[in-house]
Amino acid sequence: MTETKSMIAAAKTAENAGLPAIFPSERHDHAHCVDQALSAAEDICAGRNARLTPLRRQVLELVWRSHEPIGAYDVLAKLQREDSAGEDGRPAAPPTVYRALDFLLKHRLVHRIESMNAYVGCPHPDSEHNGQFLICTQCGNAAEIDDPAIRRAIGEHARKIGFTIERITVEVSGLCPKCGPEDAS
Amino acid sequence: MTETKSMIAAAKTAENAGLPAIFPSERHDHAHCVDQALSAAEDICAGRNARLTPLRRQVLELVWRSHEPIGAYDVLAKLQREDSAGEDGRPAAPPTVYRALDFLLKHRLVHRIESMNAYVGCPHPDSEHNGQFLICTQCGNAAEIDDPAIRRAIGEHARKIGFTIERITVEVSGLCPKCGPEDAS
DNA sequence: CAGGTGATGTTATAAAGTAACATTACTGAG
DNA sequence: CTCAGTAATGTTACTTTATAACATCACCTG
Repeated sequence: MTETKSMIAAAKTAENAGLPAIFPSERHDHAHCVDQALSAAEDICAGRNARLTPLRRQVLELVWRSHEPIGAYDVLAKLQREDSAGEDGRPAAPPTVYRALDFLLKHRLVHRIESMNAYVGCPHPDSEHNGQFLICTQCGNAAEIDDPAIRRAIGEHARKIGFTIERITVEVSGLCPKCGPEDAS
Repeated sequence: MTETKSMIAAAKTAENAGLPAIFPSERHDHAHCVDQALSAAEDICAGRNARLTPLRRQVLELVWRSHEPIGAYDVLAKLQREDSAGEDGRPAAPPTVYRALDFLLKHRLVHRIESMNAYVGCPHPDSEHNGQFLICTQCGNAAEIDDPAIRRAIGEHARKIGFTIERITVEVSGLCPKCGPEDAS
């Protein structure tokens, strides 16, 4: 019983002609995009004196490869499959993955989608930002956005009532342009 | 091992002088506020031909009594304590609570705080709305707001890229006016 | 190379949620 | 009324998600 989630969210991408490509286009080179994310992560960690160890790197890669939000136990399963290729040691245990994810979360290399108990690679881990996500209930893709207007609206409300913001979670589920009703041409 | 969460979020309320009382004031009559919520719920259910059974009503009351977001298993523990007063039957099991919560969620009498795996009573269950929450990391209070500006900003972004919204989750954690740095007088 | 710190391994368990089937309660047709 | 169908709850067992606690290993630093 592994990969319940990743199986549901099978390969599926969207092309939204002319619009900002926040949902991945069908013909985007995913391997390349993963590589980019990994080397960006290395740069960032180097700059921060944070150790992107082989394990953490591997977990980050697995999260990125999925491109849809992936559960911790699905990451674990993939990790075990990769590592067992020829090896004999015992399979990795949950804390291994959770600790790696904690590190990646701390450095904002991945985000957690609270409403799915799942993790997703962050496409712009350098800039300070909070995660705002549009999650397609049909194809499982999650697009991260960082809309100043949304932040401003929330910040404004908080300011008015004297609430000090530490963290903002915005998760919007619905249908992405590809899966949506009007079949966005 | 019961009530881990509710023990953390012990009694604690805030008074924000003059500002919209979205965080409960110290001197608000909680018992009364729970009663109001319950009778409002009864009206709503009657109007919808939905059955607010004794169990569902009891769960709703327990959620409301806490006023801070409360976990399903904490509700269960309270339920068992109430029911075992004099009785002999077996203690309630998790599905009992989850089913009641599902009903209450469906009718928007409670909301789920995704980032806490917890549930909170909805203060205005009649109107169509999505939950937007300000959650104090200090005192545990969660205030529900419904800011059109926030909804508009999200809706606008979604519209632009052709995303069809089904459900919006906004959860802001930080410090409420009472617990905040400037000690809002 | 000793000794501390950070990372990972390992075991066990907690916390949150659900599937599946049995039983009971309510409702409406006859 | 009563029987049949449906909705609600009871019950058992289990899955999924996450963490505590301690052991070991790796790496750097003096």
